[in-house]
Amino acid sequence: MRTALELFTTLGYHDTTTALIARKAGIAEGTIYRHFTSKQQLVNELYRAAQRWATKLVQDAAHDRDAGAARAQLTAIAHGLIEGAAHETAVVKLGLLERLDGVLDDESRRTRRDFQVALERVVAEGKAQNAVRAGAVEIWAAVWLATLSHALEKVVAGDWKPPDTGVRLIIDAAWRAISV
Amino acid sequence: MRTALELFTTLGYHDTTTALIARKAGIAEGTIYRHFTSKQQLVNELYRAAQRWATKLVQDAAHDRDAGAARAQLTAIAHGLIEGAAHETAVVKLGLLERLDGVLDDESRRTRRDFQVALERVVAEGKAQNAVRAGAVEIWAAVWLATLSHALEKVVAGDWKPPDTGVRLIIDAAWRAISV
Amino acid sequence: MRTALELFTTLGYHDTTTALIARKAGIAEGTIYRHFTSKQQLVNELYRAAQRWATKLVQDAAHDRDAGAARAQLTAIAHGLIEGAAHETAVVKLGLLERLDGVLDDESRRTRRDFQVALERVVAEGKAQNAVRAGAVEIWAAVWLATLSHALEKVVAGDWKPPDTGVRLIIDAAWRAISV
Amino acid sequence: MRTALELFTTLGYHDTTTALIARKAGIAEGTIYRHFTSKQQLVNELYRAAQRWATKLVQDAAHDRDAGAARAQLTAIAHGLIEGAAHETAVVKLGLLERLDGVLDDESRRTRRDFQVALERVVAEGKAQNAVRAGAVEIWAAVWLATLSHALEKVVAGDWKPPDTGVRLIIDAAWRAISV
DNA sequence: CATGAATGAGGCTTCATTCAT
DNA sequence: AATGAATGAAGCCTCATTCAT
Repeated sequence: MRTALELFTTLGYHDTTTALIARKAGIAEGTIYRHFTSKQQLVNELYRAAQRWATKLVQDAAHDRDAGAARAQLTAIAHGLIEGAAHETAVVKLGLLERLDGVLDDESRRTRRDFQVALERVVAEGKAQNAVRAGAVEIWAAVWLATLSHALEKVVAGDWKPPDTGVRLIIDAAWRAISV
Repeated sequence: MRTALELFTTLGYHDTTTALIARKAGIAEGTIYRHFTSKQQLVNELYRAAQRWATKLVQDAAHDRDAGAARAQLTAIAHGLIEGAAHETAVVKLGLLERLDGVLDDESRRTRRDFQVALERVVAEGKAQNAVRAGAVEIWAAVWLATLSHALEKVVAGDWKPPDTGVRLIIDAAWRAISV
Repeated sequence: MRTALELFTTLGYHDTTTALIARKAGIAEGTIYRHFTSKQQLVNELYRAAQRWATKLVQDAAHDRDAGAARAQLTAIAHGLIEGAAHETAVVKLGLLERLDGVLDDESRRTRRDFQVALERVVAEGKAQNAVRAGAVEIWAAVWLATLSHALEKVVAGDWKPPDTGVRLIIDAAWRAISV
Repeated sequence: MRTALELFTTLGYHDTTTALIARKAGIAEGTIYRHFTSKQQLVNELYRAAQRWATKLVQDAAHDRDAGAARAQLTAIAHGLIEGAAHETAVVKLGLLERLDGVLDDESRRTRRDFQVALERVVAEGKAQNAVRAGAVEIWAAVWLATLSHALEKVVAGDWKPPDTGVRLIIDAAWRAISV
């Protein structure tokens, strides 16, 4: 799975062949099919794990600062994601930056939804605190993440290392985009 | 080309087969190869056209409001892109929202660069006007676009129709993200 | 036809495309089909011309030295072929050195036969003069040509220029192979 | 491999399709590519095997009659090749009679060279014994083989069966062509 | 008579998946 | 449970030939 994750995020879904996964992982090609029914199921499994990781991160950050300012919660989440981009590069790539449209199954889309909902809950709290602008929370959660994504891309590409000025600027920018 | 553009943005590069393009376009498969040397060259040609369209849009908007406020220029650009997302859906999808990493050739990357540079020029003007925050223009140009992209996705998906509240909110958010 | 001849002998039958012939000849691809019903008929036409050239050469050399020694006739033929290999390279290549097995039609095989028969007539004369060894004339004609072919290959490849020692040696060797 | 060898020597390289090889061999087309990277590599592999067979034959014949007369060595080689033409028809066809110019890779050309060198060594010995005529050994080795080839063609075509008068005549002719 | 764009059959190759060992 | 050779559908591309202009 680790090998597959690495390859999917490096070469993309289509250019990652089962033969390559097996060779790099030091197993036989057929062995893959004793654990997953298909290549598609394999990415989905990896994708869901990535989503769960991100969701947990959001929930934990929110819970740790329960009743605190929404901005502080989002900042904590942002740092957590950036940290992940630096040390669990492939996970962040597959879960947040890759485009897997045609390959994801229903369960994966549901897991994705869970992550979005968790993030929206935090934004909703911000709205309750009158810190977030008027407008649907779905929009602001998505906008905040889209803005932050540029920093994630940079970190994932190795252009930026975590305690980078650019990262701080963008976390701040993401907040400005959605705050009153 | 129109058929190919439609399919590439609907199914993605890999799931769009030459046989399918030909069938939908009502031509023979071999005919594709009298106009393009390969499937890859075909996407690249389409991609470059999309980039040129976007670049021109940025340049025109900037030129029309020469010496005007950077914010007004960016707003004009945003509306132009949104308009494009509504009426030339596939062009915007292929040029700004698709992920074509492994398929683009050098010339395409150069054309992409032209677009980024054009956008950065506008942001640089904003900095000169003390309207844009401290930090590299490359970052703010990219952040502005990343933020706006969420609106483009919505419009492209048909969820939002151009004079939509969401669109106005996000254009505003993109500006807030990068302005002082 | 000249262009086609050149290409067939340079690239071989299969690697010579009708598109290439047309381009190099400065005509349209379709024009080929106003003169020949197919690519195959085109090679056959060229092949037959080459055979006729070679047959005429044999007949002329024999006639000029009518009633002379067979060896002198064969030597004259050899020099004629070598001369052809030097100045009409492509003709000799297509007619005597190329392997066109699957492409030749019945008429071409007949024309080929004519050439062989002409050569055998000379060898038969040699036998009548008790200058050629015992054994079927078909064999000795073919053996003589096979031996000479090595010189033709060398000349055709540009390794040897006509008044070359190697050429003389081989013409001599070919005669020795079949003479008493 | 046996099926491919048979087809290549019967239909030629271009008219032998991978689909045909697979069908005749009773395997799937894709299976070919688990053993060879391409159709071209497949012929090259077969070609090299044929060359090695011929080279070994030359070396063995020479070694068995070490210090013996060169003529005897060449006669032994000739009989070996004729024998091969009779019983391993396809091997001789592919290795010595086919024209594979555009398809052979560097290694194959090197293997071909090995065979020629082995044959030249025998001819050189003949020269040292003053049995072979003046002139480069490369020439006489090639001439001897070219002359013999006519017999190989006949045997390969099934026109002659090994202990045939024609064969003996030609082996003799080949020697006469190059001997003093 | 020449043109050259269009055709479509067919070639080579890849690759996710299966199954006997 | 793991293996890895075999599978065969399907993909991209070539090219001799046709035909409307």
